[in-house]
Order: sequence, then structure tokens, then C-alpha cells
Amino acid sequence: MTGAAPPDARSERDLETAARRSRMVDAAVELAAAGGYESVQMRDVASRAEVALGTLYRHFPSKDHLLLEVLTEQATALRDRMAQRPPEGAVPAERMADVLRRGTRALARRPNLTAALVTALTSPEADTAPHKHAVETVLRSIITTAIDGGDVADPDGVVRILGYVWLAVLSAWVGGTLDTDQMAEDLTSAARLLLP
Amino acid sequence: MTGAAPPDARSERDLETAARRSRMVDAAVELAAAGGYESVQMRDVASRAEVALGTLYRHFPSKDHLLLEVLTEQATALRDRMAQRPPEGAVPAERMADVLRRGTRALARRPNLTAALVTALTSPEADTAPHKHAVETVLRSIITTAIDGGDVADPDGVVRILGYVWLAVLSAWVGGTLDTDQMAEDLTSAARLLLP
DNA sequence: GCCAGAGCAAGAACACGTTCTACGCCGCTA
DNA sequence: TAGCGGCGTAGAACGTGTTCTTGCTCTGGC
Repeated sequence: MTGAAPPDARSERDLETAARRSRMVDAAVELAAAGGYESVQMRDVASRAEVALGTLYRHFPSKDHLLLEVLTEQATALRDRMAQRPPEGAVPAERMADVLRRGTRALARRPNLTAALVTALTSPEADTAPHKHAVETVLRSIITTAIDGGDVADPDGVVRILGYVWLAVLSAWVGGTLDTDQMAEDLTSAARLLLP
Repeated sequence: MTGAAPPDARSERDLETAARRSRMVDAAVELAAAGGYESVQMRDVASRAEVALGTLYRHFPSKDHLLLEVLTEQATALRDRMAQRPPEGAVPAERMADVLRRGTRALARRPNLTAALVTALTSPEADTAPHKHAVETVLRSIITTAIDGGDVADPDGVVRILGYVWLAVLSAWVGGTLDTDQMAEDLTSAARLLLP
């Protein structure tokens, strides 16, 4: 009784649609990893995904939406890895430093991809606000697990600020005003100043 | 002896060049104040400044360079006003809050202009890095005067972090994920957490 | 069986940042 | 005086994100 319409894997047509969508995302990741934001050209994404340009735009209303979808996936994966192997350290500042070290390492593994995703994140298109909010939420949850259980006054405020610093530092790194070492330095400095 | 070639106001031709340049900047300000980043269209800037497109590009190698020049001017002007009337408050946190209040008010006076300038600041073009660095330096000097003379451990680190938070908050505001009130709230919260 | 509509392909068309071409004007120097 | 280089104008041309057009195919309801 394949016609019973279970809520997922509804029909062959839907499966194909899902496959197409995932091909588009994969193509975006490959192009971004190869050459950064500007290498993710919508025509290339479409042709690499073997899809028409109109189809790409049917699924993702803009290039930034496409990349933010990728970013959400990546951030969620990072959070899951963090949850699977929680940060080590006796006090929040140490655990935070561990998180930042691991996070930075993960991002530096594919610098072009990271640059592309951060570029999309800091792009000013207003209609991507929900996506951006989602990413920020994930980042904050990562930070929260690092400082949880410590004696932190106003943990909420601290988390917000560390999230901001993380974003600003990444953005500066993408913009070329900061190198990887300075990035790590500023992040740990922020953790030391804000956490016991 | 007008032919003695004094270092400024060299010749009539140079005066005209300077006037053209300032017309271009003015046109950019007007367009940005009217409609934000996307309203600053290079063709419009050129025609409003009564200048050919090629001339505009001769003076400013890109739209972002043009807007960053404007931003540098604005930031410097803000710093001068701050220097002229130093922030009030008994302790660094209070003075910092005063600075942030005045700064935010100044920026909110022309929200479209601010959005355009912040957009240029967070754009990922690598060859604007020097400009960005200059702006960051000015922002930091503003912050520094606010916390100077207080009992702040690691003032340098604190200044850097507050600068990052300022930038990140502005960027979030431009991106639509934060409104003016939340912006002010997060900024003062950062000041409280980092300063005595 | 048949129609309405959704999803897609293929590609033209449009918008705006950026570059290039062709030319003119002016001041300098051999 | 003649050429040369720098700056300017006018406008075409190019690249890439985005939108639009046209036509095809499949699906679900009558």
C-alpha cells in the first residue's frame, strides 16, 4: 500500500524534488569551498546541480538564502559535535577557550567556505533576518553549553556579548583586517575578561 | 606671487578637481541618507555630482571605497564632538554609557545613511581593509577616551571587545535582527559587564 | 478521459557595479 | 610650435544576481 501517503517520502516526485534541492546545496558547498563567496555563481550552482536557474530560485529566493541554509546546517553540525564531546576545563573561561579553539579549527579547515558563509551572514538583505537569527541562536547555544554550570553572573548577557565578539571577529577575518592568530587571541581575551 | 606653488590650493585646476571630488562625496551622502546602500547607485552619484562615471571611478575605485571615505569623515566628526564635550560620569561604565548613548543618537538621526555606511564597512572586499582599519581606530579612540582615567584592568582588551560589540550590534541592526532599543540595551550591558 | 495547476527546463531580459573605448582640453617641455 | 601626459566627458560593453517568458510534463480532482 504505497498509496497510503505517509508524511515523509510521499511520492516519487517529492523524492526527486528533495534530491534536486540537496544537489543545489551540495553544489553551493563545493563552489564555496573552492573559491569563496564570489565563486558561488547562481548559474554555476544551477548547472552543477543539473537544474534550471528558475528552479534554483524557486527553492532559494536569493544567493544569500542559499548560503545561509548551508551555514545553518554547518552550525548545527558543529553544535552537535560539541554536544557529543563537551568542552573540557575546570572553569567556564577554560571551557569557553576550548570551544573557541575547536570552533575556530573547524572553520579554518575550509577557509573559503567559511568566508562565503560569513559573507552571506553579514549581508544586509533584510529578508534573511530569520535565517540569521537561527544561526545566532545556534552559536549562542554552543557558547551556553561552555559556560553552563559555572559561577557566571548574568550568563545571558555574557553569552550575547561573546556571540557578538565571535561574529565581529569572523567578519573582520573575512574582511582581511584580522588574521587567524589575532582572531583566536581576541576571542580568548574576551573569554578571560568576561568569565571566571 | 600666486605662481609660488603653495602646498595647498595649488592651481585653479586643482581647485576644480577638489570641488568635483567633494561634489561626489556629497552626492553619495545625499543618496545614502535618502535610501540607504542600494540607493547609492554609481550612475546616480556621478550624474548628481555632474561628473562622468569614469571620473567617479578615477577618484574612488569602488562604491565601498566611496562610502568608506564618507564613514571615515563621519566617525572623525563624531570623535571630535566627543573630544569637545567629554563624556560625563563618575566611573568608566557611566562614561561609556554616555558615549554609547550619544553615538547611537547621532547614528539614529540618519538611519539610512548609517545603514549604508555600516553595509560598506561589513562588505567583504579585501582591498578596503586599510579604510576599515582606519574606521576601527577612530571608534577605539572614542571608546578609549570614555574609559580613560578609570581603574580598568587590561584597558586595551576591553576597548577591543567593546569595539567589536559596537560593530556587531550595528551590523545586526542593519541586517534587521535588532531594533534600536535592543541595540542600546546590549551595548550598555556590555559596558556594565566589562567596566567598573 | 480531461482539465487546472504545480514544478521544471531553457534561455532571454533586466539592473547595477565595473571596465573599456574614443575623444577633447589643458599645461608642460623639447 | 608640436607633441605628450593627465584629467575629464560620453557612452558602450561586460559580468553576475535576479526576474520573466514560453512551453513541457506530471498529478489530482471532476
